[in-house]
Amino acid sequence: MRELGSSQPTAVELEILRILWELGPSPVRAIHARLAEAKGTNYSTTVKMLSVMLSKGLVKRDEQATPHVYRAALSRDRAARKLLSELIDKVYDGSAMSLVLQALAGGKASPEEIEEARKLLDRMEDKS
Amino acid sequence: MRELGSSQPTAVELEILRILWELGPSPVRAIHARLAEAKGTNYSTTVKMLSVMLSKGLVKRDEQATPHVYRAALSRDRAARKLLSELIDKVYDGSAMSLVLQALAGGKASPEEIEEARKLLDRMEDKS
DNA sequence: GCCAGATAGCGAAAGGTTTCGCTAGTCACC
DNA sequence: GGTGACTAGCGAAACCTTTCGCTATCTGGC
Repeated sequence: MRELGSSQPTAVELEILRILWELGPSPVRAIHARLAEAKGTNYSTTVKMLSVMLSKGLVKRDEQATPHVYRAALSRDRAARKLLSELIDKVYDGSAMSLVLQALAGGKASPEEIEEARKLLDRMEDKS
Repeated sequence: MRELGSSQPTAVELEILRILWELGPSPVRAIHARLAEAKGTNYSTTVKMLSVMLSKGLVKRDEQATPHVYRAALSRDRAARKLLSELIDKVYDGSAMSLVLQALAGGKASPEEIEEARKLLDRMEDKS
């Protein structure tokens, strides 16, 4: 059993996390249904993956319930922030803003989103 | 030989790309010096990694020059954008803005950066 | 020509991830 | 109290990434 959060999710792990974020806490059967749909893998594989992820601290499970119920250890937003800051560290040298600006410049954002972003900038400025 | 850009860089590959982005086109020796500094790995390992990356299309090399000169196939900014959009796809469902907002909310940005972001928002709004 | 040192590459070992077969336990129902 | 369907888990196979030992080649100085 490793320390919680010590390891970033791999490809399949992320796929499972995403399913959990969408469905909320779920039994293996439900998670598997989604995963199999996308990848055609075996039920055993899903069980195994979940147990690996459990030992890595990426998911938690309620063993009281039968069947066991799994849930993501991190919220989608928290995970995104963590992955993003790792990405920033790896590609740039911790300067988040350059990357964020790249993303903004490349993407298509709705007027609502732009307005939201603007408000956020205001709030950030107030704080500093 | 796989198609260019078909595969995302792994951990060590990213480390090497980053060295190339910093140094610019370089012979193995120089790349190795940096990599060994950070990880203590063997010269052979660096050579091998570069050849793997070459076959994946992550780096290019000039074989005319001796010693061969390697350079990143993608600019830092392009790579960042690509990785970021992959991250967005994997974690959210392609909505860049949510992630960017998270990054902004979580990060520490200087007043200059905030100002820069604001200008960018203006420009984006004009376009749509 | 011959040697020392640097360069290039291959193949296989070591290590991590992903897949599954097989086994065992549980539960409901006949 | 036996049978079928679902749940849980282990160990090993298959696969990819990372590491390196060993070999071959090239270069400059003797």
